[in-house]
Amino acid sequence: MPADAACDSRPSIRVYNTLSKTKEPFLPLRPPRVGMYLCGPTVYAESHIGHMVGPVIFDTIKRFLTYCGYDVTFVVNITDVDDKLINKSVERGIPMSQIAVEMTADYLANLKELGVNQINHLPRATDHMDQIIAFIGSLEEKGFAYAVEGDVFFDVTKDAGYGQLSNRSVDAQQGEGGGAAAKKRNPGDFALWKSARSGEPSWESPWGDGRPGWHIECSAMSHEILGETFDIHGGGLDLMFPHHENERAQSTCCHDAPMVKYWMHNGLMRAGEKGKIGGKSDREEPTPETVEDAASGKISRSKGAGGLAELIRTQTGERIRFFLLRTHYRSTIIYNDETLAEAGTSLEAFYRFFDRFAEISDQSFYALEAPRRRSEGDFDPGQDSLIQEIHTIRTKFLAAMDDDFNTGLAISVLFDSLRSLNRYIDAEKLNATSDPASPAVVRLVRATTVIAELARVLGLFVRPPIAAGGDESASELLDGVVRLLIELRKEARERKDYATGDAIRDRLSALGVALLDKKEGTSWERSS
RNA sequence: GGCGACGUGGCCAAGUGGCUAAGGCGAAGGAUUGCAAAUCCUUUAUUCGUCGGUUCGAAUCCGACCGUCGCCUCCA
Repeated sequence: MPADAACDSRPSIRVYNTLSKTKEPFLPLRPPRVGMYLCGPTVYAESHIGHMVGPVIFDTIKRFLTYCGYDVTFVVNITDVDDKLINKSVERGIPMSQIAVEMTADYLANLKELGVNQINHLPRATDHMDQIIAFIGSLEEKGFAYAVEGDVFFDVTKDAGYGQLSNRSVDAQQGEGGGAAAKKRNPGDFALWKSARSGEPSWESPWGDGRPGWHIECSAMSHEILGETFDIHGGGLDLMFPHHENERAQSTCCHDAPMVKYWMHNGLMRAGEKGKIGGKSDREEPTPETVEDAASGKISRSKGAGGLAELIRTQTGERIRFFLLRTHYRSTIIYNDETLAEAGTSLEAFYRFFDRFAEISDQSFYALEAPRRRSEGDFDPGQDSLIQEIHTIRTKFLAAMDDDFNTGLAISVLFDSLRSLNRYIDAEKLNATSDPASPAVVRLVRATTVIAELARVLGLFVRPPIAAGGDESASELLDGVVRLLIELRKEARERKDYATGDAIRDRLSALGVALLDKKEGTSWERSS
């Protein structure tokens, strides 16, 4: 089988490469295979919403590439040994490994709630000590690294390409003072291996007991799983320097080959003026005052950001995923309660349409059998106007995704489809009494199936929404109670007692329950 | 100080040289409704931080300025 056929021959995808600062045609090294690595968390504290930007966009990128016929291996690392973890361990008086296990569980639970389920490998640094040590040994052997009193440093002057990714010169590196600086040959050199201090977690190595420096775990693990050169490396803009610059230096020098073909960086999340979390910098000493006073800034753990699990409970994971995908991945996303709530309001229109669709067609939107491959989804629109509109929407949607994964534009196209479909339902006067086998309904199902195909590329609307902020048994109880009130109201209205009927509706409305009267009966939804 | 990003209607947000500047939220009017909600239709930026420049033509390219933000490395 020719490789090109397997990936639908899709030369149309373009990717913004941080290294070249341009959009480049996406041409993977070994089609249809694609290797993609995303820098995951250092698991020393609960995740906050800002940590989800990368996972959600790269999860979506994998979905789209898979849809286009590629076979993607998606790796997200877990850094579970680091100074912050050690500090936390001392602070809490429990082993570092326990903190790592707890926080990894938190991270993974959050990913699941946001529908991030495309990851193939989640390698942990502490499970790859052999590879890390071998990697450092190889760099030392080749003359790129040097050992001093149990520490090993990377010599940045030995890497001709150092600084290309983040556009910095070696000379401009200031470096900090402190103990390690005296051992370094150049201020910009960075640690590959750090000698152990008493009481710290450590591993045996040729340079004595110690632990890996930051950066090396990503070089070692990406090499282990994806090879010397792979297609996509992603991460937040804040990781471009020093983390990715140093990873790139280590890997290219060790293997004498490019590490990555496409470097992709997502924008950072910022708390808006009304946001409660934010601050100037991770490095700044966190104080209660800055948590309270900071009007804006990059969302960070040190400023008290966290509690994503709670946010998901009140907002739902899908709402957060939609909120993140609404903005282009390279832009700054401004977070505050209002913008997140607005995203939720927007989603309601989709959910209402899905309800409407189910009543008319006797089918669940979520159960529709939609094409999973772009080539399978291609169709001839023919002469029917609804199908033509949907075909145009599909074309626009795919063009947006082809252009550097423009999910915000793709979502706006989905809104257009909503209008087309609702207009069609109104014009055809379709309702719960319509015959599901009638041509008008069959046409609706066909058009809606295209929307399911596209939405699933974004990882949206893959399963029925869960009511925000409630557990299941409470939701069932509420549903029963509201249905009872709907019945009483119906009886009142049948005897023209509108005062009672309206009182029931208004008081439910005040409680956040909206009633929707239709020809076939009344349904309800949370309006909050 | 060095490097970089951004500034589009009340709010969020696409658009990077050329049809009438997407879409969402909000708001206003209409159709529908017992009244609402939902849905549909219409309206809501002669204008894209400011000032210049290039061009037949710029939100889009160039320069300056104003403003916002990020990075400038672990053991501080």
